Amino acid sequence: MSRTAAAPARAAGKTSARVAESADHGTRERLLDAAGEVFADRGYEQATIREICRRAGANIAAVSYHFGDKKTLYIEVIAFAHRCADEYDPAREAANAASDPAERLRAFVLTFMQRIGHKGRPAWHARLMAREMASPGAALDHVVRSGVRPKFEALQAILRRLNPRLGERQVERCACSIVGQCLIYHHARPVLARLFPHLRLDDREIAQIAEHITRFSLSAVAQAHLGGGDRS
Amino acid sequence: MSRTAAAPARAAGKTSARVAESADHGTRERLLDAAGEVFADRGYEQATIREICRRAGANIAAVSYHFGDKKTLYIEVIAFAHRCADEYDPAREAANAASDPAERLRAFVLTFMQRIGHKGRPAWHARLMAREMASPGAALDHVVRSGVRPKFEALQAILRRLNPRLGERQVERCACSIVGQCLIYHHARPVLARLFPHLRLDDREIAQIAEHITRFSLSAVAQAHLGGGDRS
Amino acid sequence: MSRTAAAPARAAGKTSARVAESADHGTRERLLDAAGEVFADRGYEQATIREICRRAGANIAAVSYHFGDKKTLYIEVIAFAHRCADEYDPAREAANAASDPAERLRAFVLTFMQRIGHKGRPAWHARLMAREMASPGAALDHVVRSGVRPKFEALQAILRRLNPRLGERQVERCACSIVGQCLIYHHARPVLARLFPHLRLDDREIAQIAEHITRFSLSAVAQAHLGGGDRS
Amino acid sequence: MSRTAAAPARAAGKTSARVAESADHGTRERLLDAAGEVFADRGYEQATIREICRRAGANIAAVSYHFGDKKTLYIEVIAFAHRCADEYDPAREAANAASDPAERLRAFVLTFMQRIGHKGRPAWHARLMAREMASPGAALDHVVRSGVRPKFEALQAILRRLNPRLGERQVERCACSIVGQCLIYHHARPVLARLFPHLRLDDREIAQIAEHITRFSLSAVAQAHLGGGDRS
DNA sequence: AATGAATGAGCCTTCATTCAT
DNA sequence: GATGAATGAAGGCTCATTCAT
Repeated sequence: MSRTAAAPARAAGKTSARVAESADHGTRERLLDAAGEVFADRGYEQATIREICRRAGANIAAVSYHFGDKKTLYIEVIAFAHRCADEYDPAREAANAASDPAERLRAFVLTFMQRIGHKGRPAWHARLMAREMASPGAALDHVVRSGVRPKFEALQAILRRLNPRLGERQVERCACSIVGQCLIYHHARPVLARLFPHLRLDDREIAQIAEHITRFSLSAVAQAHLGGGDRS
Repeated sequence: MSRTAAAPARAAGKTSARVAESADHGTRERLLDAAGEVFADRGYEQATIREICRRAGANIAAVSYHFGDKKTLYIEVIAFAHRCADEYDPAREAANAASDPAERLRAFVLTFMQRIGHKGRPAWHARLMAREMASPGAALDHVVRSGVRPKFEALQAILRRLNPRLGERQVERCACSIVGQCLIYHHARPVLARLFPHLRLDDREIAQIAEHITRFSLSAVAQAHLGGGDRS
Repeated sequence: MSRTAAAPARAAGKTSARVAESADHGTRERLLDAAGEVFADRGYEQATIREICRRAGANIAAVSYHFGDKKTLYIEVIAFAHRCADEYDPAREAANAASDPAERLRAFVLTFMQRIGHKGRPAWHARLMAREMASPGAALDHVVRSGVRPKFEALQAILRRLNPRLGERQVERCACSIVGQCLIYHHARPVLARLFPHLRLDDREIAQIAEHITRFSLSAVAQAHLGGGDRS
Repeated sequence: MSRTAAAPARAAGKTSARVAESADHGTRERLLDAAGEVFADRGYEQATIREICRRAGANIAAVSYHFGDKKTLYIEVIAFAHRCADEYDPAREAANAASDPAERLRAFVLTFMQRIGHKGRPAWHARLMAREMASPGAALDHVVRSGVRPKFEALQAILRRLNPRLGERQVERCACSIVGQCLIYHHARPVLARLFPHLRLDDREIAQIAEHITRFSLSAVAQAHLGGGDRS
């Protein structure tokens, strides 16, 4: 995990300096991008090196040369996604938006939904992450530690400011409730598409849904005595 | 799909009358049960016929004999799950519980969470359904039509009674919000387990979470002007 | 190692009784024979499953079905060779031959050389064993324990009777000397063939060489004070 | 084979004069040494160019550049080994030792055993040669001609002086007997290590074994009428 | 009604080799 | 004089499926 834009996996020593992955579109970068796409679409086990290389226009042995094996490629794809994703961080958006916690929640939910909803090419990051969250892979620990936890803690901080009387467990459960409302549009998208044929999930609709989730949650969080369980 | 307790796929003619799947535990039924377990655990693509037959104590050719091929087995497993699941229907539970819509919602959420949370043997039905909802498989249409839609409509009916002023889109989105709050505990369980190590998801905690989701949602739904979008 | 004429590697339970490997020439037996040949010729690493299956007239997946993987096939081939080889045991031949230790040594060497020298089809056993002795494989422990050690001990017993004054180390080293004289005709056969173009290693010549080794060794063993080292 | 310290295989022209391989330790020499080590340890087929280059601290394309391909590298390694080995020739040692044929045999055997027994770094020559003798490789003819035959003839000369009455075939077979006694400690070392756990094969023990083989063989050769075969 | 045996496609990986600097 | 990148051919193994009882 320490190698970021690393040298080929097999070459021993004497690694020449490599430019960042955005500069040129060498085989390594095309592989990362193609692999992200395929991993996001098919999942780790179901994705095949052959298709990744085919999409990247590379030979089938290119993955072995540049990353060593499939698992390492996967981990590097996750890391690559994280690096790209940080430019588009819900938590940061929320922090920049305003000091009003309600506005911060609104910004958080909107950004989260936008990242999830996009179907376009360059945005396989969120799909991949959501998939990794659902099925525990080799990189789950890394994803949770550096990807999920910071966002969750930012959300919990917002919730505490929204209603300081909430117990710790309640804060956690409210955070789960909010994230859950967003994630269903990703996890259950095929079902929702059949259930509600009018669903488009274009930019406008995503904004509307984000607004719904925000108001829905604000109303609920405002209520004092939520949970029926312990307040630890 | 029309064959319910059908004759073996290959042996034309000579089919003796077959009893229902609950009576004896012939190979066919053991295969259905084992397949449900494995499909729920590993997913369709990742599940192997070998493991299914091993768990069922059957020969490796048994699937081909009884169901023809893997896909047909999967569809029959889904159908089997639906037949079994109806005895444990959140919507029915809600209808039986009370005429008070808030109590109905409480019953709906609790039953839904209980079916999802159980990791035990006999309850692979819900896990399988949730998996099918997440990744569109061959049987998705069937699942949606006869499994998901009725429950969703029951939930929407409850919501309309809770707040008659909600527009149709708002009802849909509130339903999604409620189901989303529940499903996250299934889809993102590995992540939540790392995020909140105290999470047990045993019967008691599931009841608490269900209560949280119920109150959270009741508060939100009670508010009149939810969505920012169209009310169509 | 416990399965001797075992059921297919994957089939769980309910193993029907299998006839001995000499009765019919099913795929499993043809695989064992072809694998013995190829392993003896090319060595474990260099032998390919593809060639084994091609020689056996079987599909490439047959090895996986019958033995599980390449290593297990190898171990079973070794075991198979041992079972076949016991009918042709130098130690037994020596014991049966006579009570005169010199005659026993003569029988031992002759039988050993005959097993090594044969180039014919059914006799890949000795070649395989010699190869396994040279390059430590997975089955080496098994080979040593049940194949090599008994013969060596029989030989050492003969030597002790030939010259009771030999120390234990001397007995061991004499045994090595005798076996070494035999094995060179196997291990270095390509070199000897170039060095001595007249070498045929047919039955008659093998008998002559065996007689040479016998007399050579009898003369040496008869001398009392052999080794320069410890007599422990 | 004519190129001894040749120019790079690919770069035609522009070849600067190259110093002998003992002067500097350029890439070419480090490759030869590393390749010798690896070939001796793993054998030709099993050795990989990657490991050779890794041990030599060279690029993976270095072998192609300096030698053309793997087989050519192997042949050059064999030739290199011969050049180095001549400094340590059992036959020469024997000739230098004394004029007494028994002493010559003693020197021959001791030197041979010492070269074989050493497991250390600088002595992969003998291990490589023994391996090439066992499994016929591309360079076998060369090895036999310039490496094995001279030693064998020196040994045969010693034997003829030890017992002039020996026929030509007997001389050959005695030579084989002596060499076989030595080689078993190399070819069957893994087995012997299991059979006799006390075996160390350190310098002292090698000397003892050499002495054993010498006395064993002297006793045998002294006997007049050895072989039972033709005396041609 | 059910089974053991066999099949061919496809997977990930490793290898020696070549190309363009 | 030497290198990093890229290639295609196997290799072992797993899989769903079919055949002949």
